[in-house]
Amino acid sequence: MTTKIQRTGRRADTLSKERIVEAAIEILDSGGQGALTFRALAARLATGSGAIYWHVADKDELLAAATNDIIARAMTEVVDRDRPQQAIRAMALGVFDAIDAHPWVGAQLSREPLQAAMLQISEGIGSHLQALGVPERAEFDCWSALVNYILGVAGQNAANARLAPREMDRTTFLTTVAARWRQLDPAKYAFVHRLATRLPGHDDREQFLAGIDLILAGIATVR
Amino acid sequence: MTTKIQRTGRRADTLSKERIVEAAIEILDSGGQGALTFRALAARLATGSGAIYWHVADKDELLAAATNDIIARAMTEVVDRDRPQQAIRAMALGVFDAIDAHPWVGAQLSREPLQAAMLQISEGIGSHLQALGVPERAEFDCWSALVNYILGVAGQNAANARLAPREMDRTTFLTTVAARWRQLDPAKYAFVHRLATRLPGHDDREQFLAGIDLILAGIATVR
DNA sequence: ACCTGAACACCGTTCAAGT
DNA sequence: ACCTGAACACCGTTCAAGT
Repeated sequence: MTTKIQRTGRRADTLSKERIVEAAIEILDSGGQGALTFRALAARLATGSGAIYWHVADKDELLAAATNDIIARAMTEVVDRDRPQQAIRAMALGVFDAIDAHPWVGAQLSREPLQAAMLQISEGIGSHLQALGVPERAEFDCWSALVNYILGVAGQNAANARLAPREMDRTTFLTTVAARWRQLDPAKYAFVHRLATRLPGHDDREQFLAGIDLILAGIATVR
Repeated sequence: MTTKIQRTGRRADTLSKERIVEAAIEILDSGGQGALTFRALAARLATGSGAIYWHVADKDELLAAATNDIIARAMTEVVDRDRPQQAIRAMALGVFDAIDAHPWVGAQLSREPLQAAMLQISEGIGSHLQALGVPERAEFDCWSALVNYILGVAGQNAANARLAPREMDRTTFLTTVAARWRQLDPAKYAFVHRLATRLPGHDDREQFLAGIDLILAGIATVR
């Protein structure tokens, strides 16, 4: 799966939660969810598997820490915009791109709710709702709609990444999926047949943004 | 959900995929994701663990089949409405309620995309978009926004169910979460602090519907 | 054709023992 | 205080052997 080249020097470095999380992210990025085991992690860090437990409670905490890391990085990189719609779009895109680069984050985000990563996203999105002129009474609903939409896309993207064969490029993959949809009974699945024609040509990122804009348009009506 | 009374006679019944899936659902409902093992399943069916593999390829297929079952049942129960908005709300609520009753389905839906369960939801939601007067060009985006929102909520609900201690009731749990949010730096997490005041009192189902309505309002603007 | 259940490979986690 | 690595309990999956 990954190249087995051992780290060169500094294996005498002290272990730390940061180093462990960093190594975990590398393993997740190159090998996916399944590749992250305490044995693989220990091997990469040139230590015993038990040593990791001195710094990290268990696998759940490790995955949460890795997820928080990626999201925190993504949110920091987002450039501030003047107009609140633009700011919300930018934050949403930041999350989208982070998950695109690290698909395993998508699966993780909808596993642990109310945690640091989710809070950062919530704050990033929510803080601009006031500026949009959303009345207090509707803030909660608008926030929830945006964040849940983002999480839904995140989860689907992660699942897609897990499903699509490595070698196959996107369009070929989507064409295959569309072909399978066309084999469904057209009487029962008329709409899915319509989707099938649009599927191969579509751009995930653009469609993601279109959804954000749709929700923003809805939010504009309660203003 | 289900009563834990052991099936009485007929354990001499032939094994079948239906019986296996049915037993799997019972285990998932009463014990959650973690409780479903091939050993537990074999014990409940009074057979060897290997026997299950004669009818089901692997655990993924089993989980997918169980998920499809629940969603198919939910979609069948939805009463048809005249007005397309009402129909979409009804379908969305059908999915929401099904996941509320079987939280593990929420986690599963965002794991396997483009499968039977997802297709049923897509068709159910999408088929009414035309009736709403959505132009063809926007159909894809509107469908995607609605379905991704539903999946996002599904995932969060599943995660919440996993997190909330059994004994604790909802309000107490949400109050605890809100209290934790209030400990965050108010300068960095001003919006989250605002959320905290609303969290304990809110109704998941109502909020879910509010999100659907928000997206429908957005969809109305592209009509 | 279908079922049984031991065996295999692998995992997260623990812990006595080391430094 | 921190690390080592064998050991434990448990899992999905396989498969020779049965009916």
